[in-house]
Amino acid sequence: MKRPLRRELVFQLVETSRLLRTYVEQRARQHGTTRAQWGVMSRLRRQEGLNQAALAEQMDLQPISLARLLDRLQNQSLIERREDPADRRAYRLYLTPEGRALVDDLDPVRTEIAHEVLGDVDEASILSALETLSAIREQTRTRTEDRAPASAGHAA
Amino acid sequence: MKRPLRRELVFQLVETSRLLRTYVEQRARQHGTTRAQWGVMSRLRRQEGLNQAALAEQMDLQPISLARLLDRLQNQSLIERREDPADRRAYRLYLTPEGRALVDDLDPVRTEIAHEVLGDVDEASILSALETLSAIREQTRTRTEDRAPASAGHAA
DNA sequence: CGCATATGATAAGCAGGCTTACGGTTGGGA
DNA sequence: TCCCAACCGTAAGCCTGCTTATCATATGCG
Repeated sequence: MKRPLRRELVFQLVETSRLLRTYVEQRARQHGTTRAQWGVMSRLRRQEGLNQAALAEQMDLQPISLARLLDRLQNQSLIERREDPADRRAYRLYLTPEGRALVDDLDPVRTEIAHEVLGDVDEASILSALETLSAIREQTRTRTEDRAPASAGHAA
Repeated sequence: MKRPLRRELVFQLVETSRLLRTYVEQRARQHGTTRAQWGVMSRLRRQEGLNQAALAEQMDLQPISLARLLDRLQNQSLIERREDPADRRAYRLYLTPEGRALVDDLDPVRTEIAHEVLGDVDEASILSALETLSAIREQTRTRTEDRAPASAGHAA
């Protein structure tokens, strides 16, 4: 008899991710921010000067979703929108010193969380899980109607 | 040199889950419903007559979040709230015939999706992934401040 | 050159999660 | 008995995602 293992894995995957997101959210709030805003600042930390469309594409978000995140970050003076001298429609995005300080503080928290939740899992299992996840992503991407296509990374 | 494998797994886990949720959402919409509402109906399919608090606990949702999902389902005549004869504060939740028909239609879609995204992954990998996910859930649960505690299932 | 089309950002409004706060009901202890 | 804490459901309002539509600006084709 074949238990529906695949169904179970899909369910547990979403469930685990939900728990993890909640925990990360909680850790973010301890630093006065949110998971989504943290994500934006992390990207900008690695690469400043992007415009909103490019950042939205990198983050696989709709431009409008990102725009409102940026509104909140800007209100808190954590990022700034500078007018693009070459394109009057566009802004270029930069962290403020406060934003940079916050995201620098937050970076080690990622590693801390990863070790908290995965500390006693051996590396072979982690590698195996990464492969399985990668297979899922590939299959899922080919089946999902394009919304915010990642453009690079998978041939048609 | 130790690559941050654990950090990578946490990231890919959330990323994979997000993709998967989007795909499931898309499949749900093809049947005129949403992932969240599908989840509610699936639970009720297995167990009717619950009150909202009990269902919220089972689904790990805040009662108010569930209440609004139920509002939408009720407006579509997919579920009904019947007054609890023994407790005038509470409702008991039931699928309508339409709701039952819909969720019966949807059930095989779960299996279909699971095979689409995991079809060519061998069972050993799936079992391994399930174990890893389980370890993550356990660690995460012990570290997350209780919000909607699952009550049963993990000893203190 | 000039106009059609594509692109950057935003607005409006929906869905689904949350916190906080509240009114009605129950039920247990003094 | 009665009274208050706990519990059921909900309202208001926030955050973050979405779709659809609009405005201003760039750009490329004829």
